[in-house]
Amino acid sequence: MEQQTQQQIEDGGNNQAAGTNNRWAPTPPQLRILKGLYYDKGFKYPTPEQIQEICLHLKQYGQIEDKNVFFWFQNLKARERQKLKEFRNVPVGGSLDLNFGSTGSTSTDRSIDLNFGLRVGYGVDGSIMEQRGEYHQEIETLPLFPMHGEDIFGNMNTTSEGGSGYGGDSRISLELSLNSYGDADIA
Amino acid sequence: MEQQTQQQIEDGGNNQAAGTNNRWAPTPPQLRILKGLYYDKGFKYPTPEQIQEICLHLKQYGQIEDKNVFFWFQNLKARERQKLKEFRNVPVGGSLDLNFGSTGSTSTDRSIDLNFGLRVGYGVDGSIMEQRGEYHQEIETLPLFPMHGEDIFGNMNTTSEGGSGYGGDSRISLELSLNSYGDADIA
DNA sequence: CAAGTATGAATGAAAG
DNA sequence: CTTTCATTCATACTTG
Repeated sequence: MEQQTQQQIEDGGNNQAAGTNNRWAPTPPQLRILKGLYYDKGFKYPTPEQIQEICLHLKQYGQIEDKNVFFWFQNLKARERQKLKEFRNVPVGGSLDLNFGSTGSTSTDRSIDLNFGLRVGYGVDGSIMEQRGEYHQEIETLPLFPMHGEDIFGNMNTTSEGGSGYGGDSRISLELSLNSYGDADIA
Repeated sequence: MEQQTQQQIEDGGNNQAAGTNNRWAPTPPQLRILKGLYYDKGFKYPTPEQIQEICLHLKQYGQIEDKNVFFWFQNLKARERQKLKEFRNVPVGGSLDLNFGSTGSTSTDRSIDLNFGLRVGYGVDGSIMEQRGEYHQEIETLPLFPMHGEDIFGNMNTTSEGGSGYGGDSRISLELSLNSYGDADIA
């Protein structure tokens, strides 16, 4: 997890100057076309060849490389999926919903992509690799919040966190190690 | 560095009026809990499941969404690291070390893992999801872009685009008509 | 009111 | 594909 080795990528081709803007940003026309491909045409998995072609066309609207197109699609896919995962309980918008109990299942999600791991065929030799199913069981459910009771603290000072950072600052420590599995939580 | 107690005090229930204030701001209790998790418990990398759980509990103290929690952790981590990086100015004064004598790794092509050609095993069963037309047994300049063009107008210069600047995007506005999703952005 | 800063949000780029 | 890092934009709030 400690992969601190990122910083600024060592540009090897068209670097400009250390500190300048190296990061590609889609120009409005490029964005429009990319979105059109993704949403309108349903292009979620462009092949390398297609990436090249897309990139070629987009070059008319500004500098762009293959990897930019590649990342763009990859990021969009990843984030759409991430939303599906996180927005299991999207706010209903307007009404504050403190609905505890019942883990979602009320649908409540936009109509985004739905074809998940439908990708098969990795082995060119003919052997299809396993395709990621989705049989995830309760991963752990570690009691992040053993019980409801933050109210006892909830009335602390509000604006006095003087000093920057907390490196060394002794804050109140949450007593989160109470019962072992109790969690008479929601439900 | 100096956080001038700028957390908006007292929000309690719902500070989000439709249209006026869209940006989430943690309520004091929420902040306290988040900080407690981060600093006291060392929760720097909450999984999506944990994010959901945290969010669920924080909802008792005001509206909050999963992505708020996600961004909160993300930003805190990023900024702490950023602070540390800022500190690495070597005030040696005079002895500016421009050591380039690395072991021949000078080029360092940033060729990332462009695994473009690594997964071209599709077609073994012909179940690609590219739902454009029928199947294609030979990928070769397939008309991703139905010949028209954006190029006939915007065809200015494809290779030596001035770089990131690209000046204004005041190109033609007769692009593909395949967009119907709010590209409203940037502008 | 302008400038400065803290921070939520967005996204390109990588690493795993 | 999944998760994290890094940079940047947007905006709330503070201060001079």
